[in-house]
Amino acid sequence: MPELPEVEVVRRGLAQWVIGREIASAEVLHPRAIRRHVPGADEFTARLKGRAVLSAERRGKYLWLPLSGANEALMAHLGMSGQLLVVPQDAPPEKHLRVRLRFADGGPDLRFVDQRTFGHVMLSPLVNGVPEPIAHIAPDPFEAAFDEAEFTRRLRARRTEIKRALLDQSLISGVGNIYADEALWLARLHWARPTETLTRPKVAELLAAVRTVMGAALEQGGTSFDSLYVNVNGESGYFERSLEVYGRRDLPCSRCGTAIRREAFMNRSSYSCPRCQRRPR
DNA sequence: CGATTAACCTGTTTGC
DNA sequence: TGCAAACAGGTTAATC
Repeated sequence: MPELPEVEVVRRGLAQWVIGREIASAEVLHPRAIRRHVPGADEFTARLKGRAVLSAERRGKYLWLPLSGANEALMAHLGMSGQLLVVPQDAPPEKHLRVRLRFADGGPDLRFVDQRTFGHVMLSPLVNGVPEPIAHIAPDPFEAAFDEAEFTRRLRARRTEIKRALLDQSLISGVGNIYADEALWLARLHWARPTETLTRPKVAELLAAVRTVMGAALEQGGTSFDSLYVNVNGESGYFERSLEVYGRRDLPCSRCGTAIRREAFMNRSSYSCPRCQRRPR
């Protein structure tokens, strides 16, 4: 479940259901799910056994569970189709079950299910409270560590299009294709607008739009078009009905009535209003 | 150095 | 109806 609001929904579910519990065993059912855990599956499972989950953390689209016994965490990225599900021990294995954690209390499992296998889990040391592999990721706009002045300076120094910059996790994390389009619509910016032409106030407006859109999505449990995007209990969020442009090709813009357009962008799609979001010349 | 593209997967939808 | 192409919310490694 990709972008920040959906990942935060999962984090909250993990906080509710797995904090304080001791891992009895781990099972890797597909090696690709732990491809970034260099020591391999056997070492992964051996190192998890007997550890307790201390908390549930997130930065951008990354999640991690700090563990007892050493300064390290079980980190996860959901990729395009990953799910972390809390399900009864005796529930049948999901079709795309990749990693399974059982707990010493006999309560529900934590299962990593991932159809497309772009997601992954791994164990990694914590450096200043953040998993070492994601040290290069910028803070997300809901973190206290997010530095707005620094973000503005770096964004305006870029020589690229604004949407590319929004999707660059080393500049600002947590924003993906849906919320980039939604925030650009709210700020009345075309995705191809050169970053160096944005004034400081316009950047501030865009950042406020990012926070508004993702905050509203979070309140509704995230965006779900199908059963791939669910919380730890398998339930979908309701933000799809609040989307203004994403997936709304040929439907009227709620501000001006003009038909929303879809354009190819970076091997994917960009949705925008031709009237509210004028293409830069 | 920064910017851009190709590649990694499976399943579903679209168009001929 | 069948089949192939296009498409799906992400990141990384490689190339320019």
